[in-house]
Amino acid sequence: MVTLAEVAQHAGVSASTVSYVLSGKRSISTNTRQRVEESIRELGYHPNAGARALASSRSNIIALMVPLRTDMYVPVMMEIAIAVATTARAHGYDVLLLTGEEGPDAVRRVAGSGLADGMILMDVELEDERLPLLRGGDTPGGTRPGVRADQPAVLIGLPADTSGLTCVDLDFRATGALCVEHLAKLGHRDIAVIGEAPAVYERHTGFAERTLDGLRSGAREAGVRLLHRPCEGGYDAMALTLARILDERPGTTGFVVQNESAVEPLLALLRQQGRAVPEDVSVVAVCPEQVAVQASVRLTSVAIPAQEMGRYAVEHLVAKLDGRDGDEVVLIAPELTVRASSGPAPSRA
Amino acid sequence: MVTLAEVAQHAGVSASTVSYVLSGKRSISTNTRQRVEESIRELGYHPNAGARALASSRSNIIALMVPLRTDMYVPVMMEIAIAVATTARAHGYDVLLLTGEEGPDAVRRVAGSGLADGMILMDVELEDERLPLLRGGDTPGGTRPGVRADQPAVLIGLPADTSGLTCVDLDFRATGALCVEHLAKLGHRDIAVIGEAPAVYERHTGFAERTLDGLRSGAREAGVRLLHRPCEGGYDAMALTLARILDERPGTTGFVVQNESAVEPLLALLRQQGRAVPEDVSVVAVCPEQVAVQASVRLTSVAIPAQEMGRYAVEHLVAKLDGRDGDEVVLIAPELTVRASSGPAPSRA
DNA sequence: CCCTTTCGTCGAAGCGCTTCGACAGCTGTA
DNA sequence: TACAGCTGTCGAAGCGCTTCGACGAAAGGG
Repeated sequence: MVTLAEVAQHAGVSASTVSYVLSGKRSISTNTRQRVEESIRELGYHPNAGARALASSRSNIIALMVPLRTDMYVPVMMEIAIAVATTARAHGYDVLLLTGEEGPDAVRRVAGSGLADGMILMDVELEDERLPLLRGGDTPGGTRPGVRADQPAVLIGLPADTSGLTCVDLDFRATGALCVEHLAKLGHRDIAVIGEAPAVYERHTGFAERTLDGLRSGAREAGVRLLHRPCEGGYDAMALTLARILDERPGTTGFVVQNESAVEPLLALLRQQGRAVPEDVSVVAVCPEQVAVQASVRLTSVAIPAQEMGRYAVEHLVAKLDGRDGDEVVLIAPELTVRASSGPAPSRA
Repeated sequence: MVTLAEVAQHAGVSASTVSYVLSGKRSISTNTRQRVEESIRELGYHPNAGARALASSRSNIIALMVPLRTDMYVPVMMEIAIAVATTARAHGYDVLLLTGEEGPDAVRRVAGSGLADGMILMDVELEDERLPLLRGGDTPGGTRPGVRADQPAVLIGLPADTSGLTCVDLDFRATGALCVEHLAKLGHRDIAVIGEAPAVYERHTGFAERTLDGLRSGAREAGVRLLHRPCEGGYDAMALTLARILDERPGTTGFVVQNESAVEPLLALLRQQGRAVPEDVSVVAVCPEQVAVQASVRLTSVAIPAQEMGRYAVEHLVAKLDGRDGDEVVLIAPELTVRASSGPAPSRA
C-alpha cells in the first residue's frame, strides 16, 4: 500500500504538506498542490481509513440501523437505505449497515468504538430501548452516568418522546386525516381501514399508530364512520379481513389501505365480488409511488417519500456532525395524488 | 472514551496483557484474565476501531455492494443484505453498505483505504467492470500492474468468466430446466416465459440469461415449444405482454414467470379472461417463498434462497480472509415446490 | 541439581495519519 | 529601514492499538 510518506517523498515535500493538500485546512501554493496531486494520482494513493480515524477521531462513517424483520414495507426500507447510502457518499461518508438484532448493544458498541461518527435509526418504536443512549442535551436522572453514548443520531420515525432527538418522518397523522378527508369529500360515509399486520401495532411502531390517530380524528371531523382492522399481507389474510369488514359494515364504500402487500389482494377480491373500483367502492392507499401506479387499478394514494426521508436524515446528521444543527423534528407533509381508484360514493340504494 | 491503557492501569497489568486477553493470542493466567475482564466491564471499555485497524491492518469490516437500481428483485436484495449483515456479525464483522453507483471506483477506494477486509458484490453482470480488480491468482497481462486490488471478494451471481473468482448463486440454468420439465411432465406443450424487464437483459445480468438457457435446453429436451418475452413489472405491461403471447401462441397453457412483480398481474388477467388456474393454464414462478404463498393462487415455484445466498457468501469470504479457502463456484440446487397453480394440461380441444 | 522449556507478563516499537507550533521568506506599512 | 503580519512549509508529537522480543519464574528432563 502506498502511504502518505511515499507520496510526500515522490512530490518532494513533507508529509504534513500532503495532508494539508488533502484536507485543505491550510493554504498551499498552487505549485505545490499540483505536484502533490500529480504524485497522488501517479502512485494511486488512497489514505488509510484506520489511520485517519485514529488521528482525527472521525471515521467518516454513518451507521444505519435497519429492522431485522421483514414483515412490513420492505421496498420502502430498501429505498431509504439506498438513499441514505447515496446521500452519505455525496457528503464524504460511508454507511455501516446494522440490523436491529443487537438492539441497544449495537448503539453502545458503535458509539464506544468510534466505528461511526453518527447513526440513523429506522423502525423506531414509541418507547424504543435505544433512545436513552442517544438523547442529547440533559435528561435529568435519565441515564446512568457513563452510559450515555451521546451519539449524534437521527431517527427515521417518531418515538413517543422526541425531546433531545432529531427525527425525520412522513407526517402520518396528517396522512391519515388526508385520506379520510378525500373519501369523505367524495361522499363516502362508511370507511374501512386495512392496517398493518397486528404485530406492527403490538410493538408500538409509531407510524402505524399515528396514521390511525389521523384517520380517527379526520373521521370525527368529517362525521364519517371508521372501522380499522389490522391485516397481515397476502391474499388469504385479506380475504378474511374483508369478509369480516363487510359483515360488520355492509355499507362500506371507502377503503384506506396501509399495508402494501394487502393492496393487490384487496383489488382482486373486490373485483371477484363484483364490486367495481371506483364505481362501487373507492380505495386510497398509503404506499410508495411505484406500487400505486403498478397496481391493477392505478391507485389514489399518499406516497411514502422514502428517498426524501433517507436524504433528509443524512443531511441533518451531517449538519449535526458539523455542529451546524440542533435537535429538530422534521415532518414531511403528505401529498395525496388522485388516480383511478377513487370516485364519488354511489348514491344510496 | 476509555482506552486500553486505562483498563490496564485499573487492572494493574500492562497494556499488552489486556490486548492479549482480548485477542486470546497468548496464554493468560485465569486470575489475570478475570481481573482484566472485570475492569473492562466496570469501565465500559470498547476497543477503538480505528486504532485497531491501524495496528492490525484488519478492519473487521466486509463491504457489501448492492445495486443502485430497484428495477428488480428488491425483496430478494433486501433479504440477502440482511442475511449478510446478520451472518457477518456472527463472525465478528460489520458490514459497509456500498451502492453500485461508484462502480469500479468503489472497489479501488475500499481496497486502497483498507476500509474493508473483503467485499461481497451483488447484481453481477456477465462482463462486469469490477471483476478485473478482484480477480485473484494470475490474470496474465490482464491488469496494469499496481491496479490490481486483489481484494478478497465473493460474488453473488455469476459472470461469464469465473476464473480466479469465488461466486455463490442459485443454479438458474437448472432452475429454468426444472420449470419446463415440470410443465412438460404435466402435458403442457406450449409454454410462455414472462421474463425480467428488457433492461435486465440489456445489461447482461447473468441470472436472467442463464435461466433462459436452462428453459430453452429443457424445452428442447422435452420437445415442447417455448416463447420468451421480457416484461416490465406491473399490470399494464403484463396485460400487453400477455395479449401478444396469446396472439402469437393461442394454445399456450403453461407459464413460467421470472419477474416477481408480474406474478399478481398475470393471475389477475388470467382470471379476468376466464382462464382458470390450474385447470386451464398452469403457472410456475421463480420467486421468493413468501411471494409464492401470499399470491392469490398459491404458486408452484422455485424459491430464490436469498438468506442462504447471503449466508454462504459471508461464510466463504470469512474463510478466505482466514486463508482457509480458495476460489470456488457454489451453485445452489433449485427446488421446485408444487402448489396450487400447476396441474395437468387440459385435454386438447 | 543444573539446564532447558514453557508459561505469563512486560516494554517498546511501530501502524499511517492529523495537527500544533515553529519558522523562513515575503509583503506592506510606519 | 525596521518590524508586524501573512503565507507556505516543515518537524514532531501523538491518536490507541497490536505484536515482537525479552525475561523472570515455574516446571520438566537428564
